[in-house]
Amino acid sequence: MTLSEENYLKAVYNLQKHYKKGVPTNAIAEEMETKASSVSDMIKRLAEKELLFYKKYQGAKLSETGEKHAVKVVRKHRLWETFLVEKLNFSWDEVHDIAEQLEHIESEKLIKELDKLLGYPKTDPHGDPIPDEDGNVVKVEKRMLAEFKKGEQGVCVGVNDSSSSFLQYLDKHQIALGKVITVKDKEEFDGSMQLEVDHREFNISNLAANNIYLKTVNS
Amino acid sequence: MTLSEENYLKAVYNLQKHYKKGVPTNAIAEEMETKASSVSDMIKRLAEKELLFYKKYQGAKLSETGEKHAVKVVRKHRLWETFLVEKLNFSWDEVHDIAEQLEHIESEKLIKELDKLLGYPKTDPHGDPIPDEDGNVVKVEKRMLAEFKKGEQGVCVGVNDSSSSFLQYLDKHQIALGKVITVKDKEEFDGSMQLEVDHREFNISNLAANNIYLKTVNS
DNA sequence: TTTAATTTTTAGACAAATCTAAAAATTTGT
DNA sequence: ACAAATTTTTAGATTTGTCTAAAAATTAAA
Repeated sequence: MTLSEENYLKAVYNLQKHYKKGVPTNAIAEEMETKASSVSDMIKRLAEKELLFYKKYQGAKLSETGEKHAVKVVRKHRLWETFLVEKLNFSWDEVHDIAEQLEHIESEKLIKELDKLLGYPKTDPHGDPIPDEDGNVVKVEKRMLAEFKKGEQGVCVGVNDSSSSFLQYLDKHQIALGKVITVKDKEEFDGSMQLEVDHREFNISNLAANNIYLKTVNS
Repeated sequence: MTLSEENYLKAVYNLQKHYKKGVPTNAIAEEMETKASSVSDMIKRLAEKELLFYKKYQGAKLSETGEKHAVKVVRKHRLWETFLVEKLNFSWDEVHDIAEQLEHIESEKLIKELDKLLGYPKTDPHGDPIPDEDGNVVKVEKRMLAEFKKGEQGVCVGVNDSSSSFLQYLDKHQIALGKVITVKDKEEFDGSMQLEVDHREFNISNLAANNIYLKTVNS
């Protein structure tokens, strides 16, 4: 399996969540920042190797083998991202490009030991689930912070309001993409919440909580 | 800089210790497990990029730029090897192939942080020196264990006698390539030595000490 | 439904890295 | 020193992955 093939598999894997039938050539081309003609060539080759199914003009769909391989790459990517943040003092937004390189390193033992070193994490710093050794991927849900119950925890993955006043508000409370947020308490009558971020506690309004999205692992 | 170019630079770097003039095409071919014709092509290309000097039939010699780059790769290789042994429970003889892959990952910060995580090690698990950030490489010396003084420490890098009886003797004392050996005491009259290996102490004869080679960093 | 717009594929070219086989240069041995 | 052996280079072919430009198929629109 070449580096390039692996990248195509990963691209199809990431895209086929959004395309129920087959993933269009152009979608892959955009994801990979390449030309449709190159994609056409490559998926034809991957189809010959039976890593995906492909009929002309019908897009691509991973085979079982292909999906298995793609999941392995995703597992490696997310473990490396976690390593970079947890052990090497990277912030969540610096790790993607490096993990993109590291995900292609071949060694079963390396990944097993890395997993162990990190304490078998369930999600990466962006809140995405880390597939286990057998390729099982836990589903993650993206929900509004306002819908969280007391005690629940999630990773910030987006905001609804991008006004600078709101972003400054987030900044003040050190809420940012990738931050782990825990709901310590929730007020019934106005929906305001007591949160914990980075070992600090503070209160936010229901309006604010309606503009923040968190990812959680379904347990 | 492509992966392949980087590998050639490293090969020339490793070989030019043994060739005072230029490194012969065949030597590079052997080191890289490739054909002389491929080497010929590649060093011509590297010479065009001014990473090395090359005159037909005269072999290759790294330029300053080329050497700088090669040293960086070596630094990465040795830091990764150390990481694998120190943090991921690899043994000294399992790490080379993986480090061979990891050494090509591009990220200044990654290497800086890795170095920090490992506590700025001076040598890798094989006793080879890790170049510092500016490319300075400490010299290492290979000496007979028998020449060591009390208190000195080194890494086992070879033996003189390959008879199975001697190898079994080494095995019994858990002396192996890559093992760190400390001289706890040395007997004047017969040259026998009290050693420490893996937190265990034991005594060996002068004859044995004359058949074991260790690497040390010159301080 | 027939034309227009879009998407996808094909054809042909190119660069990187490699190989085999043959030619050229160098080194060695007598 | 000159033939033989060795080393190195060249020439030509191959594979992988990419591109541009043009053709073909599909989808959308009037």
